[in-house]
Order: sequence, then C-alpha cells, then structure tokens
Amino acid sequence: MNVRTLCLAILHHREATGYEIRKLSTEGAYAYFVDASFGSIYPALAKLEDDGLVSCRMEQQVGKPPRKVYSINEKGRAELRANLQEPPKRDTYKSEFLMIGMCAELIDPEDMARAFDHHTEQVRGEVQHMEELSAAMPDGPGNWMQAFGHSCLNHHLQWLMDNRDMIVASAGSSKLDATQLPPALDGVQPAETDEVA
Amino acid sequence: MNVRTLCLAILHHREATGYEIRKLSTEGAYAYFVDASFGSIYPALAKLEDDGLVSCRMEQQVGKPPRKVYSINEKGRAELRANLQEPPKRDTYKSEFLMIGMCAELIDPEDMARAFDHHTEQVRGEVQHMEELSAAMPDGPGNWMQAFGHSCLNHHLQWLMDNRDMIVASAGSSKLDATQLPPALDGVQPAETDEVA
DNA sequence: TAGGCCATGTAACCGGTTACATGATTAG
DNA sequence: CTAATCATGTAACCGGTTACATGGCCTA
Repeated sequence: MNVRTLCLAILHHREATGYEIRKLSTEGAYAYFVDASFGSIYPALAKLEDDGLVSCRMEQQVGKPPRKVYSINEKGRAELRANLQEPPKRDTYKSEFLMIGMCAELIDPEDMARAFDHHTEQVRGEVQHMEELSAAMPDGPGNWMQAFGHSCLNHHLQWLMDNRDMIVASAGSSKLDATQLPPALDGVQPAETDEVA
Repeated sequence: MNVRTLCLAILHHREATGYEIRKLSTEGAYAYFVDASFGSIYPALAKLEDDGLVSCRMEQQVGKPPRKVYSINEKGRAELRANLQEPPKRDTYKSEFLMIGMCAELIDPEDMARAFDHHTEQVRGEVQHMEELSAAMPDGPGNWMQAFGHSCLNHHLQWLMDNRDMIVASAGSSKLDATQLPPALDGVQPAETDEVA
C-alpha cells in the first residue's frame, strides 16, 4: 500500500489539502496504514490530479496561505475500490522496544527500566489519543476500527504493566549465572482471556 | 533501526550466515524489528566485517554450497549496546485489512467476508507460528517476548472473531440510514461536493 | 522435469524521507 | 522575540526491494 492509495482513501471520506492528509496519516485515524510526509504526499496528489482521479479547488483564506482542496471523483473511487479488492497483505508490527528486550543481557537494569517506562508512556499516550479520536469521530461504517485499536492497545499496555518486574529483572547478565534460572516459558502462561474492552 | 543493527542483534545471540539472518528476520523471532532481504543483508554483513565488528569463517559443506558463518566480536557488541541505549522509537503497526475496514462502504459484504476470513486466517497462522517458536526456543532473558507476542496476537484474533458479524455488516453502503454524509474526521465539515465527472 | 531449498552476491530501481525555500499569522 | 501553525512545493539523498546470475541437491 502506497501513499497514492492512502490519499485516495482519505479523500474518499472527505475533501482535504495535502497538509491535512499528512496530519491524518501521521497523527490521525489513518496512521495505521502508511505514514507519509510532505515530500511524498504533494507529488502523489499532483499525479492523482494529472491522472484525473481527483480534482482540485483553490481556496483563498484571510490571514492564512491559500489552500488546494482536493476531492475524489468516480474514477478515483474506482481505483480505490480495485486496490481494496485484492487480498490484504499481512499486518506488520515493528518495535524497537522489543528489540531491546531481546538483547536484555546487554544493558543494565536501570537502562531497561528507563526504556520500559519510556515505552509504556508512549503506549499510554496512544491509548489516550485513540480515545480522543473515538470521541471526536461521528458514527460511520469504519468506526469499529477505533474500538479494535483501543482494545488491542489496552491489552498491550496491561500486559506490560503486569510484567514490569520480570522484564526489568531480565536485564543485565547476572541472571544468566547458574545460581537462579528464571522460570521463563513454562512459568509464564500467556494471559488467555483478559477482557480490556 | 536498520539492517545493520538487526544483523548485530542476531549475531549477538548466535553465529549465522546471511541466508539464515534473512530467514530469522522474515519468519523467525526477529520479524518484529525490521525485515530485510538479501539485497540489504549481504552488503550490511560485508560492511560490518569491513568495520571490524564481526568476523567471518568459511564452511565447506558436502552437497551444499559453501557458507560464510559470521560471528560478532566485542567491538560489535559495543556498537549494538550503544544502539540499544538510545530511547526506543514508538512501535508501528500497519494493516491493510484495517484500511479495507475503513473504506467498508466501497466494497460489498461478500468481499469483506473474504478479506476478513483471509485476515483472521493469517493471524491464526501467526499465533500458531509463535507457539512453535516458543516451544523451540531455549530459556533466555529475552523470552518474555514470545509470551507477550502470543498474548497480544491472541487478543487481536479473539476480538476479530467476536465481532465478525458486525464487521461484515459494515460493508456496502446500503446498511446505514441515508442520513449519513461521509464522516468528517476532525469535526471539520466537508464542503459542497464538486462533481467533475 | 519442474520447482523448491540451499547459498552468495550485484545492479537497477523506487518509494519514501530530510532538508530546504518561502511567508504570513498567532500564541507564549 | 521566538516558536509554532498554516500551507505548498522541490531536490538531494538513502535505505531498502526486485530481479537477476549461478549452481548443485532433493522432492513431488
């Protein structure tokens, strides 16, 4: 999925300027598809107009720079629909924090605690952000996404908080000594059904 | 986080060839950091050796092509540690399925059902894969990752299955009252619709 | 006998980011 | 007075992918 399709998807829901599309794709509800910056959005929009999939209207504003408001047309919706039809690629989840966790022996417990707290703070922020998004969003067919995201994020956060001590303790190489082996996999049962919705 | 650091992280845990690193980073336990292909791994490994962070040993095999087994040294571990020390960037989660969900009105319920089943099948596969990984992995400080991933993935899957009907029903435009305009995402009202067909 | 697995590597390409240029307005 | 927000756009760069070249072995 590329910036072009992202633009079509956003313009399908509402008219927008390049500036707004960037905000939506990095901070807004569209942040879970692809994130794009100005350098990719503006050319994509120009190409889209060139190809006749969107149209553009200039809007003069008082005290603000003029804006180019794009709207999608039927041809654009058709391409979007076609892009959506092909089977979705698998989700991707990437986490630098997990990378730190995997190399826990290399860093000392203080640094791990710091990384952990930094990370949970970020997740907490995202949960909150999602709640604000949900509140601001009117009813619509795509709205289950918010509930889904919120539920998953909450679960994520909850698991981390429940296991903070264990994670921080995994840092440093001292644990590796034969004195005391951590319970590891057999002891840590994945929480089967914790409802957080 | 780039391929270079990925290679160091893997080599920190065990010796490996470029071929193995690719497998680990796309299918294995390292798939949640960055995924890399041959075209990026081999040059990275060569550079790493050039910089003196890893060493390489040729291994002749019978009936198979010879392999270059890389191992990390102290200088390499030092760079890895340094890379790990800086605060982790926020996790990213990208999903084409969610994109389809957000544009549900555009596709008919059958296609949505197909996409849903395709997606849940993928997630189910990943859950299973994670279980196999856990079983195959020996005890170690980074092992909580498996439990974490399993828990989150399970939650994800459970939510989807609990809401299948609702999600499939969100497809197609006929479902909801004709009152609804396209959802305005930031409380910003969409202006008049310009048709340039 | 076709295709997949092992195994290494290169070159062309490309989709994206970063940094820059420009400039008015408002909030701290 | 400074920084941020609004707003558009370009050019250089870069990290990564795709496709290719090579070749023996094993399985269906």
